[in-house]
Amino acid sequence: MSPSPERREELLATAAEVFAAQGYNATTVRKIADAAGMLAGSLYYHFDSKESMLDEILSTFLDELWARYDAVLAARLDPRETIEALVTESFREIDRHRAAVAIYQKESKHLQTQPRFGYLADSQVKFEKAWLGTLERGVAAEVFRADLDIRLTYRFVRDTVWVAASWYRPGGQHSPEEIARQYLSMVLEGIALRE
Amino acid sequence: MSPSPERREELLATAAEVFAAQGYNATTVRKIADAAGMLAGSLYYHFDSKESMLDEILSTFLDELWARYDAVLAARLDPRETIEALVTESFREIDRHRAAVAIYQKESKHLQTQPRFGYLADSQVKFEKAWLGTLERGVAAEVFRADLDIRLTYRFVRDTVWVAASWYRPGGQHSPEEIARQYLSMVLEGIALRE
Amino acid sequence: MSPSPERREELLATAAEVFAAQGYNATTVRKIADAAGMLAGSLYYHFDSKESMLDEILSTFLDELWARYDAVLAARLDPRETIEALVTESFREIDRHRAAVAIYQKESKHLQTQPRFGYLADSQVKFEKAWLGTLERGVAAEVFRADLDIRLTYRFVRDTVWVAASWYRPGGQHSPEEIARQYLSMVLEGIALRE
Amino acid sequence: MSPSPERREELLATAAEVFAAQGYNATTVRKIADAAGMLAGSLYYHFDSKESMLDEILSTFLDELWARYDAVLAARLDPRETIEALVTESFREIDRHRAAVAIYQKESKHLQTQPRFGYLADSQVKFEKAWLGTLERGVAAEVFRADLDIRLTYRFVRDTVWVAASWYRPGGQHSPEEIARQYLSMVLEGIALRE
DNA sequence: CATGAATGAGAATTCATTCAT
DNA sequence: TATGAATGAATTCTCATTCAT
Repeated sequence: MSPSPERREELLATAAEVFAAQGYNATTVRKIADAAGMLAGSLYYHFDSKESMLDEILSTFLDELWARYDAVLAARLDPRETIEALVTESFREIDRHRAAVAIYQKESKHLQTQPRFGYLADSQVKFEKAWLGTLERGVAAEVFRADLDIRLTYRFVRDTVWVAASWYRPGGQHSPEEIARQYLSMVLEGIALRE
Repeated sequence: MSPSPERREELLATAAEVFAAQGYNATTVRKIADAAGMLAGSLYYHFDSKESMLDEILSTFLDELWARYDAVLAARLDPRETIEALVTESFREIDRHRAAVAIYQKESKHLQTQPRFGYLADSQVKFEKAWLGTLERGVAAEVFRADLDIRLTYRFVRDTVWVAASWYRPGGQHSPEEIARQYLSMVLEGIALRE
Repeated sequence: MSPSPERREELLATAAEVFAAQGYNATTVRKIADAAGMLAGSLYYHFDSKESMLDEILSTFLDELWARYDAVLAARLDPRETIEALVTESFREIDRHRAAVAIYQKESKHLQTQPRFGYLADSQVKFEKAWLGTLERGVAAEVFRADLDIRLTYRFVRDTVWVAASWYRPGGQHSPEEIARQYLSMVLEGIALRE
Repeated sequence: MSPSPERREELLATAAEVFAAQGYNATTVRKIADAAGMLAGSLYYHFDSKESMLDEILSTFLDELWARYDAVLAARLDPRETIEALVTESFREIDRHRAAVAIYQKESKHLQTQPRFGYLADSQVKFEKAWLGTLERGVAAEVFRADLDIRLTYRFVRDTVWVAASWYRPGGQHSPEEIARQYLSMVLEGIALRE
């Protein structure tokens, strides 16, 4: 009755790839089954529904992400170090769960309206609190500039990090840490050459 | 054949809003028709198909965008001014065609594979050429930093601009020009306070 | 309110051509209107419905056909002359109303079930009576062979005449009278050479 | 992909009956499904589309027909025997695949224009070559009359044979061979009594 | 665990028809 | 008489889901 968790995970990984590549709505259960080498109906031995696959993919990803974020925040680093750590963890998460992040990026906005995916909205609130709070602390501590609209800055930073999931390929030229370093350098110091 | 261009444009604007809000695939023709106050079948008096609505929305947007970009590039400004002008035009375009940009952002990646939407890929190539070329000129002219991976920088800059379409609301607190200014300040000078 | 009969006839001729070429079901009102150089809705000034066009085409054809057939039958010719006259009139009718005959040939079988087209069934009964009766008279008079199944012969003869509407082109190589002559020669004398 | 060929064949036989009775265009998928005792959507487990059902029905029929015709032609009989054998095989084919023949008769003309059904046109060319060639051989050998237009004769013979599918009922009074015999007798010897 | 064969709800699209102008 | 713009019912097809084997 209860199928092996390993098989489930394999299948979820497969499903996540297809969801990420084609979009959740455009992905038919048949496509997932094809990719997994089975028939569409057989997936229902492992999962209740297509939606529950999506649910499990997204919640697993967010659980893991928040475990890391919470560890960073618990370390009570200074604002700049906190931002650096959050960004680095974010790119590592993209490295580990690229498909899940890509799905999150594309689908979370309209999924949030459904009760089942309410945790996406909760997460976003927590997210905003963590980042915005850190930025504010940084401004107060005169580590970050005070002349920028802070919500605007937050949005720019947030989106740029996650949208990287749409082009990032694991095993590519740059490690997640290297990408994080370059990204932080750009955001913190700017791309203009200083004299 | 295609009667009253005004009515078409009205309907396309309606369709674009729904596509942007719900995603192209998740948008049924019925939803568009509801939003337009007519029956689903009636849309087919004005358009061949749901896909051709999408096509017209995206190509109209890209045509207009490229008219602006080409004007900027033809002005042969220096690299920094070029980047500033391109970013400003981009945010203006988001202001004018928010829905179209949001659709473009979400759907263009998988649409590109279809022959009908080949122009999306063409546009992206031109896009990359314009931005990357300008960044390279800037590095050569010692206006931009040489120590950043330029393709990575390109991607960050590109994504940050367009992703704004997902949260931007016309008539909001900030004008497109103000958003562009803040964004450019962040990207060019960085958010870290200099001493 | 009541539109000119000339325009109606023009439009019916156009409609008949399209029905014959594409089949009644596959013919959209729009195609007829296109062929007539007007918009689909405009046809409804002249006709109640697509079906009433078909009805008028078929009943006009049958009325004319029966006027001729009745004249032949009223002349009380001998069996062979009757067959010859009926066949000749049939080919003349194909010449005059090729489209209507082609439609009749293709559609009458399933139209017969609808009450509105009951006259098609009536006509077929009359038809059978006329032909079969003539053949029987011929057999009795020892003009036609007695060893053939007469109903089978009737069917063969009937079908061969009408099916000609599917390939006949008015103004072609052979006049209807010539086709009738050849056809009669074949059916009456056979194609085998006698010694 | 295409499971259980037996089920497919059953369903194709059902579909063929409905197509033959109502015409391809007038046949809705729902009617076929009703006749098969299932829901319309279920047919799509077995077939790609309504059109592919038609395609399979017609191509199966033509493949079988040509296997028989080719065997006849390969036997190199004399002209009269060839005609007799072709006609007999044709009536046998009507006996076996009445529905398919009826569909072919009614629909092939306008289907030929579609690329997918190009093989219908090819078949017709081969068909004409076989029959016309045999008739010509017969005229040259002074077995058939020389005074008849040979193309006209071909058309009459061809059409009369196939149109029989519209009234033939398997298991009726006459076997296909008996019908062929009577038909051949009529066409070869004529219906007029000789003295 | 997986398959084969369905179901049934909805999707996009077509089309005859209507009607105010 | 004809047009432009709709309606609404029907049609083909898709797809998540079910379930006996």
